[in-house]
Amino acid sequence: MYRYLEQRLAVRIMEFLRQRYPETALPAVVIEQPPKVALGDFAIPLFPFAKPLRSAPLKIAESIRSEIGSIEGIAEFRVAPPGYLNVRIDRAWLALAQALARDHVPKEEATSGKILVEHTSINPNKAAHIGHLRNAVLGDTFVRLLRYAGREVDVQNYIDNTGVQVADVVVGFTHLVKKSRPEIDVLAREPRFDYYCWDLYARVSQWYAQDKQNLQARSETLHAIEAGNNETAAVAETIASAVLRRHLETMERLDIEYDFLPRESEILHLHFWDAAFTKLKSAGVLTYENDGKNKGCWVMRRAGTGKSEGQQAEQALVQESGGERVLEEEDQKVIVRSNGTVGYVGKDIAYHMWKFGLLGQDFGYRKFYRYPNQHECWISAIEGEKHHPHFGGVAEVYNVIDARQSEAQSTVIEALRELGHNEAADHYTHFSYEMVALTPRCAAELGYALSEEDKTRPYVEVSGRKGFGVKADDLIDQLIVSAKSEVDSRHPELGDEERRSIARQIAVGALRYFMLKYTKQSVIAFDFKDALSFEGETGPYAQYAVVRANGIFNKAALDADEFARNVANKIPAEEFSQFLNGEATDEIWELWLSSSKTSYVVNQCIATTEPAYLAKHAFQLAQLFNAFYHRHPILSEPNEKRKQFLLATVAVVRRELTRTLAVMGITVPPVM
RNA sequence: GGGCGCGUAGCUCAAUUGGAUAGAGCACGGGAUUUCUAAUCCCGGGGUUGCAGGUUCGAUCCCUGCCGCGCCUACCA
Repeated sequence: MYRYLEQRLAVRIMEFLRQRYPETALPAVVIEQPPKVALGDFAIPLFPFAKPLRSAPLKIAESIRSEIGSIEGIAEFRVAPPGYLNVRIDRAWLALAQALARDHVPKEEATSGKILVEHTSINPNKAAHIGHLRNAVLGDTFVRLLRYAGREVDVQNYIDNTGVQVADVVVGFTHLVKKSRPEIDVLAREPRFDYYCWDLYARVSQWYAQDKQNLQARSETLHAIEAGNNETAAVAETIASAVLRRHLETMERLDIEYDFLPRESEILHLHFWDAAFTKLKSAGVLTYENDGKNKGCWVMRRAGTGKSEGQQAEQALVQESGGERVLEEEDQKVIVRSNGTVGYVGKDIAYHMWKFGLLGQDFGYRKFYRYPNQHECWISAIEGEKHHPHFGGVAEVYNVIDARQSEAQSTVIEALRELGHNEAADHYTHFSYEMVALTPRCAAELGYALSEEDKTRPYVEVSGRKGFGVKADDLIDQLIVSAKSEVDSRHPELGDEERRSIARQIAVGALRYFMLKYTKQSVIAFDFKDALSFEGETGPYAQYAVVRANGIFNKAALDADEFARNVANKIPAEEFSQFLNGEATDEIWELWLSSSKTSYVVNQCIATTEPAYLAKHAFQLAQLFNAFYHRHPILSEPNEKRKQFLLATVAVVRRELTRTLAVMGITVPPVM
């Protein structure tokens, strides 16, 4: 609603200025929000117009104010020094529209094709840790944002089941703990098999470090896995599938689901790379090196090394002095090794050609995992089932992958572009975010020995290889225990099962909110104190606001949704106007105004791939509501008309906050 | 060395992408409702936005140069 008004306002002002100054080239109209509601609801700075119109900003503001005429939904324009035009929304108009839940979604947005979001993508060789949680929560929330905006989305979780990481754990089973296949099969059915692998993986890394000779085992194992059809490959398959199931279970605890799990083994065995390789060679994207450091390899120009004119001149100089080789090699990215095997970037290029339907090949599909809601998650297979949904061939791709991979991601985009697929390259977004690290204090609490240098750092990087980090399930367990003890003490009247269910909702709310409140490019320095907090800017704070709102309607024996739907019939516009105008009611108006911003915020989150704005929106609504709740007794309000109006306010805020939390993947408990 | 990013209150982070008096949470100190349950609310101290220049009506944001920190820069994935 807010977004609709904003857009219409911008258009009207632009039209007005064009009409008045037909000969002049004008800058775009920017609409902002004034620092305080008392100033108005929109602010238009007119400084950029001063020069082209050769007039003072205040004068321009005044001429718009007095000449533009009336606009539906806008009550008043005010000129404010040093050069703003402040706009006041017709409060009763917006309130009625909000109460009716009318939302204007421009038609063109509902069009365009399917979107593919890839997230999670954990190597299936160890338990998920908090870094993976950030990825999955960001990805899942982004999926929910897109779906809220009416887009069709497929969720993929890429499984690298044939790489060194899986090979390392296989080495652990065969060389360190020396388990037989039947023994591994039994272990793989353990409820937390991924924890077992976590420890084993760390031991294998130490074992390699002890004696470089031990690395021989890794390379033999890796080759056997890649070749397939042998004992080692079968063991790897057992381990990777079992760990993958554990990851799906862990994410399911946070209400995160997937549609399709493409695996590297199929990319390999269905020869996706061969198809891609042919196209890359004939398009001249890859070049063969005849000598130098990368002799015998097929290489690509490293992304981000496009030569500017200055650099080209510099390179010419280097070439004259015989240094050409050195500089060029630095810009090379090896795609195919001299032994003929392809690296992961090459596989990624093939995979992304498939995503956009540019490869001319497809996976086989098999059912793999069924969620309690009957939703089916599919996995890639060499020979799939006859009937299956179609994945791939999408219009847009978002890859949720941490910032350390940005160079590799750019290389893939560059390859698509050089193949002539500019359309695809333009619709490929690397949803980049920073890692989760541990504060030195947190690392110490977990019993890790830190160097003196590390102790002085703001944070220490987690490492699966070293077994250094906080496991996802451990954190979820701790959050549930902590929430459960709070619920136990507050609600002894409830049954244990119900208290447990509430505790789970609170734990998920706390965790998901925690992962979303930081902007993407901020490194999260993880600390149990912050993550386990249920007060202040947290998920439970926002959940609690909704619980309070529900409490009012429960006590009044009213259905909040029904009340919101019918409120427009019960309260005439004049009454809205009466209760929303005047200085004293700015505080209540702010609730209505903020409530109208949900689709505006959703849009902003999608455009900037930044879900943190959603968390801020939820917090703002909750904060405004809690203050309002404290200040205005509602059920005891003597003026019946005012009471209806206050109830309407609660109903609308409740609806928008519940929606916002739902997009974040957070549900609201019955009581807290 | 090169590339990307960061530096804001004691701590953890925001700042609608160049706008009005730089805001929240935590921590600390003080206070509030026999009410729709206090996982709440109100008040308070706290800032030379790393440093120095520049661009303009206006800079936390853009440019240049320093200082400090992180990540990437493998014929690993």
